This record gives sequence, structure tokens and C-alpha cells, in this order.
Amino acid sequence: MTLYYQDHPRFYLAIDCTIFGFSDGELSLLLLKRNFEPAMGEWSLPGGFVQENENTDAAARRVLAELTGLEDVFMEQVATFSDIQRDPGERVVSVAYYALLNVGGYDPELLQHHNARWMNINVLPPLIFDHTEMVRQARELMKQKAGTEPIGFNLLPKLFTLTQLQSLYETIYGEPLDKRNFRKRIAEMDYIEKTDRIDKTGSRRGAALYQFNEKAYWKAPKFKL
Amino acid sequence: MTLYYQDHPRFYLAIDCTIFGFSDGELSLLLLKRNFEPAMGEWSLPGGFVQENENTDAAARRVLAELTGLEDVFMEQVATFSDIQRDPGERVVSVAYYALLNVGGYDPELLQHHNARWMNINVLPPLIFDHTEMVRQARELMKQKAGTEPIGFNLLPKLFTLTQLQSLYETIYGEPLDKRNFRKRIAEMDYIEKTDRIDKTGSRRGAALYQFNEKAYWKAPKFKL
DNA sequence: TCAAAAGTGTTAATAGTACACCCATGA
DNA sequence: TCATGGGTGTACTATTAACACTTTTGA
Repeated sequence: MTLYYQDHPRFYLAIDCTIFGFSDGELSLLLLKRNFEPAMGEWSLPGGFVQENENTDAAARRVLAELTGLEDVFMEQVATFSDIQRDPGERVVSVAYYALLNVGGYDPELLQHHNARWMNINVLPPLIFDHTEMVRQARELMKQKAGTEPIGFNLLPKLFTLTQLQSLYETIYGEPLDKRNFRKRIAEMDYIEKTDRIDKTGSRRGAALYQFNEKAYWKAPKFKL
Repeated sequence: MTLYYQDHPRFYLAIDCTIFGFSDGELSLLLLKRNFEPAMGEWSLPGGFVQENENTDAAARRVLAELTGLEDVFMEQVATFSDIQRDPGERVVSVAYYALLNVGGYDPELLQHHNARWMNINVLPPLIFDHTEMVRQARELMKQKAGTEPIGFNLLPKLFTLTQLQSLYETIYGEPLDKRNFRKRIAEMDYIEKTDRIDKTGSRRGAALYQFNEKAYWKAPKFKL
């Protein structure tokens, strides 16, 4: 049986992850400054090689956990990049992922330790290899998905104000949204629940805090923003 | 520099292709009955191993050309499947693709020669490995894409009737469409051009034949069906 | 002459968009 | 007291959905 396989070449397999964060009305990506060759000193997406004992999803989760310490992060496959010369060091095929995480409550020391930095998505430095294209596709996919499935909440704290939520979607879409129309839509989604807690940090008056109820969402999964 | 890579495992890389065809109001897939191990005698998607001198897109085109003799076929990546035990013979990571092709004018001798057959998509046999899941995702992606980009024409002959086009979309969506509303929408798309040719095979009266003008589409790329 | 598919408009319902003012609070 | 962000409803427009009959022709 092994005869069938042995004539074929084998490839290094990697994953690279576009990690989105949202804070202060800005979308950012978590980027690494490489301290090893090839392309030492340049900026790249966090990534790593796939091991024998894991599939690519597991590898992506492992890399993200090593970098951030976070375990239950929303992740999704974007596409696979396999051009022959994409990595000048060796032939490496890479599966691109994207992840959404809540920046707040994320340890700044870990960042330093990994030579990592949040960079505004609209002001990215040049990235190595085909990583800029990975980001482009990840962003496209995330934008599309965010409009039809409630994944945006992964970028916010558990409790959030409607202003924060609207600001998030304005940033994802890159265009302003009408406040009253936005709130009308949210009000129709019963799984976005108003709590009795008030956020006083954003305004003198204070804004009601809301939460996403995933369980309730599954009962009436209609979403469109 | 090579030090960086050499510790990591390498993997066999394959592509598998969900090949859609449309005829007589039915969507079908081109499937192979395997005449080699593992899983000899079972049905599978057409596929093959990626070689050193090609990326996965090229591998997918090569496999499709070997099977069908066709060169310029619409293809798109679906996702990468990498579960450790997905192929019981060896660890193989596979990139799934889907392709759309016009069944008419396709050589039936080639089919026999490759042990291939068109199978109705709603009555598929069990497929090997994770191929059923590949088909599910391919179908999902194709359905979504077909609604927002004019890719459906790849499944039809160059000249087609509006009845054929509607039947195609009804099959893709799995639900009937209103004839008048459908034709109203088509009429608004200037790049779907009525020709002076008439198809007499489908009815006594004869139906006008239309064509998709890709060049005109790029000037006003609005599509929604 | 009739069966079978081709072709054709109008109306009602729904969804989406535009728009401006008062409220509550802490500094 | 006033500056700041929080909160609210209505009228208009655009899009989508529902619906039935006449035409043409070959057998």
C-alpha cells in the first residue's frame, strides 16, 4: 500500500494567523518582528509549523495559545498558500487562519516577550512573503462573515455598550452607520440582551451594558448587520 | 538557514476536486471508482498529489485536465483538510477545490477510461475519507458564490435559454423561482445578451438563446440571483 | 386542435434609509 | 451650566414577492 505514496514529494506545512483585535474604535492586528532568518527584523503574521500529532486547526490554536496564553479563541481557516517561491528559505505550504480576540485584559508583557505588537490595520508595515495577501483575504472573509453571523462579539468584552458595538461594525465595514437604524436592528435580536449594568467610563451619563447570549441565538439565529 | 526548517515534519500534499456538472435540470458530480488501494472499489472525488514544481492551484488544474482534457475550467479553493487519520494509508493533507464545467460536449469515452461517472448530487454513494464533507463545503461555497457572482454560466453551454438558466439556479438553491421575477432581473443585467438564435429542442415554439458577455460584465459588475 | 413550453406587468408587502432633538450626568 | 455621549420614532424610498394569462408551433 505504501508504494502508492512513496513516489510523491512531501512538504513543510505551516499555519499563519491574522489576529484581529479591537480597541478605542480601531481594528488592529497582532504582528511579530522576526528575530530569526529568513527575513529577520521584518514583520510577519504569527505562525508556526504543523506537527505530526496535530491537524492544522490544532496547530493554529497551539500557536495562538503560545503567543497569547488564550485557549478558547474564535478561529477560522482562510485559505492555503502554496506558491513555490513564497518562502525564500524552503518550500513551505501555509494554511492561513484568522482569529478574533478581545484586546482588553490581554497581557502586555507577553507581547514584549514575543516581540509582538498590535498594529492598526490601516497602517500596516510591509509584511514578509505573502502575508499581506493573507491579511487581505482574512479581512475580506471576516467582513463578510461578520455581516451574517454574530462573530463580532469575540472582539468585544463580555459586556459592551451599543456605541462600542456600532463603532466595531463601522470599523469592520469602513463606513459610518446610522445610530437609530443600528439600534433598531439590535433591538430585534432578542439574544443581544440589555443587562442592568451601566458603563460610566465612556460618558458622564453612562451607557447600558449589553451581552450576547449564544444559547438564545441558537433558538432564533437571525443576524444581519 | 536550513536549520530552521529541518526539525519539522513534512507531509504528503494532495488536492481533491468536487466537479459540478449540470444537465437535464440536475446537478451532478464527477466521481471516480478507485482501482487502487487504499479503499479500492469505493467512490471518491478526483484528486492527486501535489508535485514539487507546482502550487495547489496548478495541481488541481493538472488533475482536472488529465481527467477531462479540459484546460480553462472555473476552479476555486474550498478548504484544507488535515485530520491525522483522514487517509488510513498515510498522513496526507488535502486541499479541496471545486470546479464548474459544462457537461454537454464532454467526451463519454474519457469517463469510461478513467472509471469515472456523473452522479446526481442528491443521490451520492458513500465517498471515501472525508470526501463527503468536502462535497458539502464545496456545495455550500458554490451556492453562496453563485448568488453574488456570475459563475453559473460555466455550467451551461455558451448559448442557453432563460428556462435553462432558471432551472440551473433552482437546482443550485434547491427551491423554485418565480419565472417573471427571474426574467425581470435578467433583463436588468445588460451583460446577459439575447442573441438572434433560437433553441428549438426544448419546445415547439422555440426559445431565444442568450449569452454571457464577460467583457460587458466588468464594466457594470452587478449580479444578484 | 391541442399540448407544452415561451413570454409578458402590475400591485402589495417588506425592508431599508434618511433624518433631529431631548436626556442625564460630572466637571 | 454646559459639554459630552446616550437614547429615541416617523416618513419616505427601494426592493422583493405574489400572481395568471396569451403566444407560438409541431405533432
